[in-house]
Parts: sequence; structure tokens; C-alpha cells
Amino acid sequence: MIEQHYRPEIVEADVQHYWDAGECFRVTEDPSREKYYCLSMFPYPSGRLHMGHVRNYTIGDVISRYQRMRGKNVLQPMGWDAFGLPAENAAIQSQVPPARWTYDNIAHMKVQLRRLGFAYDWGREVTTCRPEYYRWEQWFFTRLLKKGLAYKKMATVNWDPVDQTVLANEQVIDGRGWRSGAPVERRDIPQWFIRITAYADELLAELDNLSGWPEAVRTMQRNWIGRSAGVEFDFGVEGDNAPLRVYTTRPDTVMGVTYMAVAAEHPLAAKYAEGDPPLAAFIDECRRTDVTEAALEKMEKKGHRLPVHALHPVTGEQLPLFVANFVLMAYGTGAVMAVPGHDQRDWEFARAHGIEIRQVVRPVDGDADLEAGAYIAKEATVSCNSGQFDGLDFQACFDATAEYLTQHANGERTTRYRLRDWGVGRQRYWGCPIPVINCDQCGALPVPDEQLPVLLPENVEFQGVGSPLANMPEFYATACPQCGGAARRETDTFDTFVESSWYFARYACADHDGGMVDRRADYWLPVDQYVGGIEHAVLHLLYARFFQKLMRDEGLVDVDEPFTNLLTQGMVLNEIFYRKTEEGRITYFNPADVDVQTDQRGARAGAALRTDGQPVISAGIGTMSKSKNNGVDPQALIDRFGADTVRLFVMFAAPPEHTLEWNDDAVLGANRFLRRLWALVHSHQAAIARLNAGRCGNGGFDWAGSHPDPQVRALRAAAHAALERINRDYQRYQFNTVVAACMELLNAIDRFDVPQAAGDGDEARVAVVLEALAILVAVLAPIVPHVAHVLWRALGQVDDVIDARWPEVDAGALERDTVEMVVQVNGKLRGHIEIESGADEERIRAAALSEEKVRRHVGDSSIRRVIVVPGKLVNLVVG
RNA sequence: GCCGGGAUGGCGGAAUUGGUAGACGCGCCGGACUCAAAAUCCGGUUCUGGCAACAGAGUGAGAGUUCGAGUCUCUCUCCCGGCACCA
Repeated sequence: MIEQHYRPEIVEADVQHYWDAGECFRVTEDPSREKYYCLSMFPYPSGRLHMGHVRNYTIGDVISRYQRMRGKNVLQPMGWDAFGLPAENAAIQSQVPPARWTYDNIAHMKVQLRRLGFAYDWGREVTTCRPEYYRWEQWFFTRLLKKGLAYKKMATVNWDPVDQTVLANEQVIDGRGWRSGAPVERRDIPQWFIRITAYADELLAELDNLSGWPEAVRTMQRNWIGRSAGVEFDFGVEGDNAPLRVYTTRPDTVMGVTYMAVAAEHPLAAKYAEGDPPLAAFIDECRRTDVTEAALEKMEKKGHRLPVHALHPVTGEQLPLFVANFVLMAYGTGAVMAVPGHDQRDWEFARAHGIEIRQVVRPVDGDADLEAGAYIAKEATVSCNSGQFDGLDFQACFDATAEYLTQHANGERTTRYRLRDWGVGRQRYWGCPIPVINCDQCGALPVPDEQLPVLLPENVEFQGVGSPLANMPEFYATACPQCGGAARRETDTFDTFVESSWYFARYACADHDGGMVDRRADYWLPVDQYVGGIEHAVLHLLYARFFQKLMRDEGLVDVDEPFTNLLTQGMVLNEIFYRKTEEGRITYFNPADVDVQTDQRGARAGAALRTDGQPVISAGIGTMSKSKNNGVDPQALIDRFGADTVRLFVMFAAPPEHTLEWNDDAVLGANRFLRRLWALVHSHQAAIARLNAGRCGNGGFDWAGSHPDPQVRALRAAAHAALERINRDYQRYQFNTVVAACMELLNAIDRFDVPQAAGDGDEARVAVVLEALAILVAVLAPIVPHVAHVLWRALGQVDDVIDARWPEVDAGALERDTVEMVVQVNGKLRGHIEIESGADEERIRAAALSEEKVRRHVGDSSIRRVIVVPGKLVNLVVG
């Protein structure tokens, strides 16, 4: 028997204790059962759970619990992506060692996750900053080194000249270092890379097979890999210069080249900068921008003329040669041929520098207006003004020019990728040490297996200038494993994306201390459902796919792709409020501290800060962030309403892939629903107990045949119709409409009259309520597991709801004698008819025309056509 | 700049395949209960006109296909996410 009032704090503590005591979510490999591996992206332990975490993990938990009730052997693990920059920032700001800060955060966040009632197998917890985890990452990297899949080369970084340190993109604010405020420079340093480009073709091709992934994510990855076919060839350069090698995907436009451009870092630029101070200054200026692609693309396109010409490989024409800030040394060859007639960026640069724009492609019919912009089409075009290559379509011209350049300009047809090799080295302390020893005699050598792991010292003094590791001889001083001489240990650490590229495999066998993974991974992998933020659509999800293939090729795992199905959840947003001072300084106020006024209709009339009553300005909605002060602390909500209410709200407020706008009042609505549900079960529990007595506690009632009471039939039909929709919506992960259907069902049960006193009523009326309630509680169990656990028992069930069999739709309950159809006249709704289910068109037409309102709209006009959609609609076309 | 996504009442959202636009919830309005408030319960709620019956308009803007378009096609606007050292 349950109490009269819903007390989530008591219910949730009790139920969580029950799950813990019974180890309800521990799983083992069982080949006789169908497995289901449901994985949510593990959190960075930033300190407290935020709403994005709550949403992510609730979605994953609902799917896991649903699959368990469907009879699967479900693994749902959790862990910590524990290395990263914020720990170093915290260390600098509050003098706490990154390790202690991180472990404290993990402890706190773990309590929060438990409080939300997620069905995790905590026995498989993975923490990436622990040596038992990262040692295998180090071991794996040494394999890649030996295979030549890891290598060192120069790479460009953001350099803070005052702090003498490498900056993350995030630490560059308006082109300046976040701490020093000094203008950031680009600097080239030697870095470790992993050869992801060697797997580009496979990573691209297998996207076609990932039918369980959103098309948007697959498209983004395809574009990111960016496979293109083109030609690489040489332009001559005046003077005693080496030829200038370029790559182009449009050799067909080679006759339209009117200038050339090289990157600021190109050797040709460096050569002429020596005697040319303005050029040297320009190159210097190019070094002073941050290195993100977005920044490079958005900046003003500038160029500086070099004192020599390039020579056209076909005509021998002299072409002006520029150093340009939009040409990147890292892409292609660091030099581009410019065809302003048929490339928009080249066009804009040519316009700005008064360079000729030459048309060499035109539409098959008509002409292009090169005054308005470049003509970039390839379909239905023909080459023109191209001498020997005139009059060809795109493909023919491509082939002819490619052949010519191969013969006469040292050319070669090549396939290139936009994808670059993955730079995995970071000049930071709080990361996994790269297991390499640098010896002046023998070069860079992998740390021998028996010396692994290379432990990261955790008790360090942390100032924030340079990496502490580079200042610790006790860390870096070592002996060369080959010659035995003095050598220096690598002080760079791995990009944290390396840890997150294989954690999903480690969960299968987190306790294995003899290797990276064991054969248990073959049972659990691939992940059946992966859930995480859309912001990971490219990088993390591509790196993880890449690592899966690396591990496969090392013989560690069988499968090719790590994640069969992917659900990318939308961001959590909240309103942003601010005030501007007279000096123009902006102060943001948390929405929790703002009162919103409404007019008589409920429309927004204004907003004021609660503490002083003065108005604040709304800046619309945006992702919850510290800088905009619009975060909502989940903990406060859990304390006030309980985990089930928070879970229910998050699932109800929006479909998982959409953004979710926060609304405090709607949380109240979710709580109200649970209180009503509780009260409803409470009000019927005596009658249910009487019904269950003598029926082995299962409430079994024989519904064979049509029940005579139309109200009983109606409630049964409502319950089974709701279940049908709920099943469909669970399958397509539209949890918001699952909840909506549950609310409708609750309303239907609530309206149904049940005899309360013993012996004065029809047994069937109690039975139908019990059946409807059992369906309702069972289908809600994945979403609000604590309250469902208790209510399930109150309905007389003897098993735990987490292991209850999913209810089945009784088709018999849904059968109807008549259907309602809509009548349209010329596509406009004019009436409704109730008609027997199997009525033919003649009958439907007659019924439609017998409707007064329909007749009025038809009037004297003749009926030209009648369209009937069986069981739904009839449209009379008149005129 | 490039790539990807989105836009439906006062708000979040719903609408199997092109077939009743606005389910469900929030808010708001009115009522019941109460000394009062909260909570709870009942009724209403797309907009415009009308006491009403009813009529007209309506899914970011503009065009098109169709008996019929939120849904399909084209053009445009605005908002959001990613862009390789935030995770």
C-alpha cells in the first residue's frame, strides 16, 4: 500500500537503495541472450553536472531501460574523460593540483549521477587520467609508431610571446592571449601526428553503411574527409627558382589562370622577404593571426606582390605572383593557381588588385556574367578562349588538360583529401604522456613495453608558464633504450580526443590488466546505440571510427565500425537577460533571478530583476553558459522536485534531437503529472487489491469477445491505442510524444467512473482500470523509474518493473464498427460523417451530401470529382 | 567564408506515406474551494469579425506542382551548431 501523497525524496532514496543492494544493473556477457550496448558520451569532470549532461544521460538511460524491458542483456556504462585544459586553468586560478581538482570533481559528479537514478554498471567505470587506463593508450601508440602510422612533423600553433606558451584556440580571444593579452603569433613546432589519412578511403566508404546515423552527420563527415580528384603540376618561375608546384581540382580552367599565390610560410616568400622589408612585414603580419580556419576565412584577403613572375605551363605567359594570407601552407602544396573567372575567392582577390578576369568556361546555352562574380558551374558547360582545349565539356576538358600537364608540366593525377593527419601532441601538463624517448644519437624511439606506463606525476607545482613536465628533470631525464646514452623523455601529452577514441571498447573489459582490451569486447561491440551532443558530429566521432579500425588492424577487436546507431541530442538553451551600464558594460542576469511580466493573454510584457524591480533586457535564447549567466543547476531542481520530475521534463520538453528551451514552469507541470499519477493509483488501490485477491496478484481478466459496457470498451480502446502510439514513438525515439500519450491515457483513466465500495460494482470496471494503469506505469518506467517501481508494486505486481515484460497491444480492443470521416468541398473542411467501417464510395458520397453544411457549400454547382481516402476523408471537387 | 541544421498560437511542441493544422504540456482568462493565499479541481484559450450560428485568414517571406501542401520543388530572410589545441 502506498501513502496518499507523492514524496519523491523518500521514494527515490528507497528505490535507489533497492537497486544498489540487488546490484540490479551489473551485467555479464551471456552469449545465449541478445546483447544491447547503450553508450552515452562520457563527461568531462568540470565540477558539477549541467543540463546538457542531464539530457544526454536521461536519453541514454531511457533507451537502456526500454531495451531491458524488451528482454535484452543491456550494458550501460559510465566513466570520465578526465584529462584536459580546464584542470590546468583551475590549477592556475586556485592553486589546486589538476589531479586533485579532477578527482574531487569526479567524486561530486558521481553522487549527482547516482541521484538521477541512471542504470549504470558502475563496476565498469573508466577514468582516463588513471594509469590503468592510459597505459594501454601509450602501449597502443608504440604499436602505431612501429607501423609508421605515427610520425613527427612541423605544425603551426598559437603562440603567446609573453607567457612563452602554446595557446588553445579557446585561449585566443580577439587575437590575443587570454592571460597576457599579448597579440598571438603563429609558430611552427615539431609535433606528433597519427596517419588518419591512410584510412581516409575506408572512413569515407563506410559512411554509406552507417544507416543508423543521422544523414546530417554522415554528410558532415564526408565533407570533412573531402575527397577530391585533381592534378598536381609545376609552374615555372623566373630567375633561378625551383618550379612552383600546385594542386587543382579544375585543370580544365588552366587557360584562365591570370595570377599565382603562395602562402606566407612558402620558401619562395621567405627568399624574397630578405631584401624586401614591406614583404617581410606582410609575412610577419600573416603570422599574427590565430590559426583557426574560420578566422583565416573571415579576414580580409590580402596579398603582396613578389618581384618575379610565374610562367604558364601551356602558353609560357608571365603571371604575377603574390604572397597571400588566404593560402595555407598546410593545404595542398602551399601554392595555388588563380582562376578569377571560375573561382569566387580568386575573383574577389583579382577585383581588389586589378588583375584580369579571363573567361574560359561558358554555359552550353548563353553566357555567364563575370561582372557579378565567378562562374563556377561544371554541368552543361563548354570551354572557350582555351586554344587547343576549346569546345569541350567539363570532363573532356579535364582529361585533355590533365593529359597535357602530365606530358609537359611534370604533372600527375592525384586524389587528395581535405582531411589532414591528426596532430595528437599537446604542449600541456594534464594529459597522457606521449611514450617516446628522444635520443640525440638514435632519434625518437618508443618507450619499451616493460617500461610502460610512463606515469604522469600528479603532485606538481603549477604556474601556467610552460609545461611543468619540461621543468622536471626527474620526469624527462632518462636513458636511451637503444644505445643506453643520456636521453630526454617526450614532455608533450596526448590530445584528449585520443582517450575518448577507444573508451567504448575499454568498458567491455575495464578490469583487464593484461592488455588494452580482451575478447569480451567482441561480445559487446559494436555499440548498439551511442548518444551524445551534435557538436561531436565530426571530430570525436571520426577519431573514434578511426581508432576502431586501428584496433581491428592490431587484432584487438573484430568489428569495423564502433557505433551502429547514433543519436545526436540537441543543446539545452535558456533565455539571456542583461543590462548595459552608461559606459557600455554589459551585465548578465540569471533567468532564475528575473521576473517576467505577462499581459492578459499570457504574452511577454516585460522582465525585471527580482532584487531591485528594475527592468532587464532580453537577448533572446542561447546555450547555457557561464559567460551569459543563463545556466540552470540541475541539483537544485532534483532537490526540490526529485529526479523523476527532472527526467520527465527533459524528455517531454522537446524531441531528443532538437534544442531544448528551459522553462521552470513546465518543470512544475511534469511534477504535477507525477502527483496526479500517484494519486490516481492511490485512489484505486483498495479496489485493485480486491480484484487481485484470488488471481495470483496479476489482475488477469479475460477480455475475450466484446465487452457489453461501452465505457469499458472505450477505456480499453484508449489504453491500447495509446500503447500502439507509445510503441511506435519509443522505436523512433520520440519520447516527448510518448509522454504526451501517457498524459492522455492518464486523463482518460481519471475520467472513468469506478465503483469504490466493496462488492457494489462491476468487476470489469476495476479490471479495465487496472489494465490501463499497468500499461501506463510500465511504459513510463524507463522515463520515471523510481515512481514506476513503487506504483508497479501498488498495482499488485510481484516482479520489479525494471524486468517487467513490455505490454502488448490487443488488436481486439481497437476494433470499431463505424469510423468518422471528414468532408471537404474544394479542399476546405465543411463537415464530418460517421459511417460504417466498410462503406463503399457511393455510400460515402451519399452520406457526405446528406450533411446540411456540405450541401450548402456545394449549392447548385456540379460535382466534378470525388476523392475518397478510405477511413479518413472525402473531398468533393465542385465548380 | 565554408559545411550542417532549424523556423508552426503568448511559449515548448504535435500532425504515420501529400489528406481534419495546433495533440500534450506551460502560460493566460473565468469559475469552484478558502477568512486569505498556496495547492487542487472545473470550463475556455490560433487570429480577425460576430451575442451566436457562422464566415474569412493562417505553419519565417515570395513563387510553383496538386482535387488537396506545415509536409514536395525553386528563390530569399533570419536564427543555431561545427570548422582540426574547448570537450
